[in-house]
Amino acid sequence: MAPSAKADMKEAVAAAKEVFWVHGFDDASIEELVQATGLNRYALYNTFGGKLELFLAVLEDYYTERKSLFMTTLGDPAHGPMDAIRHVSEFCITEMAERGAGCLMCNVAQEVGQHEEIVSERVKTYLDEIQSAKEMALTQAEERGELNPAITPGEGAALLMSNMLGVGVMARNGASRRQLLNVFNTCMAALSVTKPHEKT
Amino acid sequence: MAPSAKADMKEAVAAAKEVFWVHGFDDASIEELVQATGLNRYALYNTFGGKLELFLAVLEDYYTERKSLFMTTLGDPAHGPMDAIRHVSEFCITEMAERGAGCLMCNVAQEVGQHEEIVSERVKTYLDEIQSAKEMALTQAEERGELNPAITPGEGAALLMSNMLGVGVMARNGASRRQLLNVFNTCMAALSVTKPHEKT
DNA sequence: TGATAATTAGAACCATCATTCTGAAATTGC
DNA sequence: GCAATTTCAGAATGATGGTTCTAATTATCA
Repeated sequence: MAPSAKADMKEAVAAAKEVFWVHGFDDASIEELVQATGLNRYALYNTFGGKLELFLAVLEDYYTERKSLFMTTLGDPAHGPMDAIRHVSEFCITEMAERGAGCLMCNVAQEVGQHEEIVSERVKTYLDEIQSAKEMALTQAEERGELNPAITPGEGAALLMSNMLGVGVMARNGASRRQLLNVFNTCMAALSVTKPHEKT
Repeated sequence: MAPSAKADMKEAVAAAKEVFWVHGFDDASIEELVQATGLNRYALYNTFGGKLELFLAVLEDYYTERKSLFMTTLGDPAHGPMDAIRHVSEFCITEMAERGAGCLMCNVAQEVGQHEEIVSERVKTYLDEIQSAKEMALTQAEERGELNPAITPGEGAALLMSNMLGVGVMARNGASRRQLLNVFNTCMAALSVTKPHEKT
């Protein structure tokens, strides 16, 4: 592969990601993907194999970006664990609001996941890993006395997951960034130790 | 319309509801709908007009059932407001788990809502009404001192909505009834006044 | 430059599916 | 019991869209 071919491919995946993100899998037409990536049909099929394979590449790219952001932020001693969760979640919410399109992974989990076994398996794996990372963060928070004592780290991680999934659905239904952040902040407030008359 | 025709139509809507619930809008084929309803193509088109119109009838039926269950439960003095929320939510979660298919309305909001303006409008209206009902319940809970003081009724209602939406996505991805209930219970615990060492 | 190979744009192919049409079967009303 | 209407099952229709093919163009390299 030529040295620039890899860069082109990364660019193509990024462009395709935007199309799939907004339109989902079924409604992303090859024509749109061709236009967005700048590749033509022939090159697109030669490079990736087909629509599904291109999508899987997009999905992996999307997941990897998120996961590494999370791990980096969690590992950064400048952030406490609750701040790390907040930082990553706000990043995701901003992206959702910009596109009015929820989380790429979850959108498609609902859609193509029903038909293509490989997609739903991959999404399940990815979601599990993200939930584990959140549980890790909440475990640290618990040790620091920052977690609502009525809730275990495992429960809290599942709650955070459902919250982000729900926020994604709301984003797709036209909720504003502000509204999405409010919902997320409420969840964080509920997870934190309760200090009456002193909200975050 | 013959006296039995109305009953037949209700039955047909109920049968179609199951198909749309599991398959979504696009992937529910007319053939499946014909088989499920017992109507044939001709009758189906004559009675409802088309796939979209049939779906709108299904959507209204679904919403009406949920809304009236909620209002009845909320009005019943046997339940406190938090119990009413719990009762209705558990009903919905059971239905989701049975079908492995989340909430009919939200599934389709993500899917067909992108294309058919009328569907997304209707879903938005329905969701707003449900959120209002939850806010009403939480206002009552606040008055009884049963709401986490870090959270307002409005915020709590939005959190509950996102929780149910998120739970729906999880259901569609194969989560068990037990797992779904755990996530919901965590949310309720987070919304309730914190009593350490004494979880619900 | 000239012959070979790669790339392009768009047409062709094929499958799917909502909708409509059609001729046969059943039902109704008299 | 028969004519008129309604209902049926399945075949045509028409549109969409993923994939493949093709003929023309461009690039490569001796």
